[in-house]
Amino acid sequence: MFTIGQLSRQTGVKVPTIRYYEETGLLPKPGRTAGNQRRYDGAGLERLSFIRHARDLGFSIDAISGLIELQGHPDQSCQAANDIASAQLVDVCAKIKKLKALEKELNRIAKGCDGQGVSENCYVLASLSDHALCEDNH
Amino acid sequence: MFTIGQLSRQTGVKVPTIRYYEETGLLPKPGRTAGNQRRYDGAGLERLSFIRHARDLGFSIDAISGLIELQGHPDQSCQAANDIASAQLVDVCAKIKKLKALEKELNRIAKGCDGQGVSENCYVLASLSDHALCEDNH
DNA sequence: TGTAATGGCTCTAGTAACTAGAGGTTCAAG
DNA sequence: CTTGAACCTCTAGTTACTAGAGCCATTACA
Repeated sequence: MFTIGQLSRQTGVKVPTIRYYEETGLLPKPGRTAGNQRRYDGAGLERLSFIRHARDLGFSIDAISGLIELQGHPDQSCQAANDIASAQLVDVCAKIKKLKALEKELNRIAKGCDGQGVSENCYVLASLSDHALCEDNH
Repeated sequence: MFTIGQLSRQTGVKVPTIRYYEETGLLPKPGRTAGNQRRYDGAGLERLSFIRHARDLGFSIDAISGLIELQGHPDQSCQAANDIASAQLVDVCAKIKKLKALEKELNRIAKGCDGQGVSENCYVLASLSDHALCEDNH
């Protein structure tokens, strides 16, 4: 049996966040001591690790709820779980693409100005003002 | 003179968002008609375009406030603006790196299961449960 | 057994950056 | 001069937490 603090240390999820997950139904309500403190067992630890991992991978709480529900219905769960993971992958790829474009433009902007001298005509500010200077159409 | 709707169409910023920017002080309060409707001029359009562009590049509202303030103090503004842009660049690079790791793992997870057959032992769910299977330590 | 430190409890409110909706007013076109 | 689109303010909701107040439980040590 673990206290909420021990669970927190083992999973890397902060204590208030664990309580928040319980509140939203993502974590089942654990047992309590006579003094009303939460006590978790191995299953609780596993569940929280699963959530932590999925959050790390960028799954939304909603998506995680979906995945957890699937675990209760082994029939068809594989296809559905795959769909959720694939959607997540598409999302991540799109984000990478967008960020790379930003990286390119920021590089261009940051390089244009040496941080010295030209005080009245800062290239950073000019670039941000004038969208037409952009190489990428974002 | 533009109405808030025209400004919205020209910049791609939604009407409630424009009002929100005004509320938070990011946009100056524009003039009003006798009937209390906002009317914007060219300067308002420029300012909003600047904000839109910087938001697109992932700058926080806070950072944008900083940049806007710099525009009022041409002395030293270039160095400071450069610092803000560089910080933004570091941020973007870090995000890209993290997302690439996620992409790799999601690819691995999504490929492991063909969405058919193996219903009781879904690879997606197993992967998410067992952090030890990960190739990357995230 | 007493006490102090640490950790736990609930509840409210705050964060970023908007978005949605209710209920009412103004503007511009025909 | 009427109609319908666009405008107004205000409140509340979103996501995924985080922070703080004020109080209670547990545990280690003397």
